[in-house]
Amino acid sequence: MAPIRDVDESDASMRQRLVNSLSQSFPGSALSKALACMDSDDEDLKDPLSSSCFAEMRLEKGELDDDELTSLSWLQETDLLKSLSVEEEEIKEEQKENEEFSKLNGGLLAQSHPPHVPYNPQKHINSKPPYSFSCLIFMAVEDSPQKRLPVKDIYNWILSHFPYFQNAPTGWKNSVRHNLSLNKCFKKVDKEKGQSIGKGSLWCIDPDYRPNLLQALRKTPYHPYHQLQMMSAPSTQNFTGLPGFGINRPLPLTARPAPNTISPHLFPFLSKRLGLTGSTVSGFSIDREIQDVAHTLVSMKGLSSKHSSGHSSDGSDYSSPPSPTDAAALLKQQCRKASANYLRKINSGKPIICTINPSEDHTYSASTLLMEDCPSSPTNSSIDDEYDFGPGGDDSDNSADYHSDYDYGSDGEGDEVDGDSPVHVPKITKIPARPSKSTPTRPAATPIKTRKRKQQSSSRSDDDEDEQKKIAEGADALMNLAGIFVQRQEPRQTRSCTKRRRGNEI
DNA sequence: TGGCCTCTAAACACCC
DNA sequence: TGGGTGTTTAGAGGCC
Ligand SMILES: [Mg+2]
Repeated sequence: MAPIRDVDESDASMRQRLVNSLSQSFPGSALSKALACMDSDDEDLKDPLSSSCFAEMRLEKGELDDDELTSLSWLQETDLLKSLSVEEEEIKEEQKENEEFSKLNGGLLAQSHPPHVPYNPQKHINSKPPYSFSCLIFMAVEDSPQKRLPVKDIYNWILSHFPYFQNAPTGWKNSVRHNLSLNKCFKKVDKEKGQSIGKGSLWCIDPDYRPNLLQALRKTPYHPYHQLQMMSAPSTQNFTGLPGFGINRPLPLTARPAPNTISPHLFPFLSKRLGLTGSTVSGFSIDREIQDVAHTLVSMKGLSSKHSSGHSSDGSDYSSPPSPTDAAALLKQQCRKASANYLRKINSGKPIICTINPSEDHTYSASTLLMEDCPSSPTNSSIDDEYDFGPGGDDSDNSADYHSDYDYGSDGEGDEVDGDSPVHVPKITKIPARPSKSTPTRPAATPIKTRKRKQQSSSRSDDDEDEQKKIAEGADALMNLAGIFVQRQEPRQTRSCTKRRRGNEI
């Protein structure tokens, strides 16, 4: 696996450079302030949960809702209107490039989006989105208030956000269903727990695979050097669809959001929920992953935070955790530790090994690898619900730009998962859910099962030690999730070491 | 070259 | 009964 970043520049100095450049370009901006907080000695400020750029942005933005996001006044405030003429020219240019690209490909309609043009689904309606169906489904589900959708609403979400599909042959729906069914990342909500919605079931994201999907989404490229861009490399590309960013104001190099980040303008609800907005620069995405790791650690201890899947859709607990408040407090504490651990690591000058192997990031074998190499590896990541969007789940209703026809009637507030499987039981004890009546357990799942059984039977007498170890390992696992691999761990297996059969599509 | 990943198509069963 | 949904199989094409 090739390293994303050769640390010829320490993360600390890179961060400092970013702070400086941000301060110059956006004096007093939330982004620069949030980043500056990372360097603060104040432990509270270092707390990634309270000082994340998203939290800051949210505070500064004053809970801006979608209407405000799309209002003219907002546009004026952000000087966006001043750049309309520039943007129009860019659009024309992009359309021209699109047409040329289309001609080069024989003039067919269903062309993949040209890799050199930043993708805007509303503009490039003749270009096939650069997202895989898994990503599209993931975005659709994540963009729903209840994080669960019937297939019809997934269709609708895709249609409304990617007009390309309005004129596409209907086969794509088959692909969506195929993906839902075959992809382990997506699972049906049990009918007895999810409300009956007539035909079909609700679909949700398997929390075990959510990080994988996030990885997949982050790494969905639409231009060849997005990885470099993600790692603070210079870029001439503007970030598509993000008002106020990159269109009329040249962002400092290190502050350019990765092109595949989720635009808060196009996907306001989703961008907040996923926390991907401009977050792939330097430590931001890592903070996100720290949260995921910490959340996973809490889960592994049998805790359940309020906004994670500790409740079934009917609101009943199926784990026996401390109160949500306790869980949240512990979560915060562990995040601090994980964060401090991470900062220690990056400041220690030790090389950071990264992976860009997509297979190891978001495929079935990735889970295998994670399980093998890092028993406490993070598999669940819903902490963003708790901290990025507030415990009130106030984003659930006012920011979704797509609303389902259904009222799925769950308890809402980020009950991100159905609970049709014991998702909040620590992963090592989790027994894979169902599969469906007609779906035999795939052979590829057997090794994981075996490992789980082995781990389940291991002694738990040294709980405290184990927990400390888990926290440390969790921070390391964070690096894995963020695509960074800490040296302390055993070398990973290569992809060739894991045999997969077809059908593990992501 | 082979394996993997993704997409597409199609057949079929089930359910409302 | 028809249509929507879910599952499964098969194959093509691209990438590594
Ligand atoms: Mg599935």
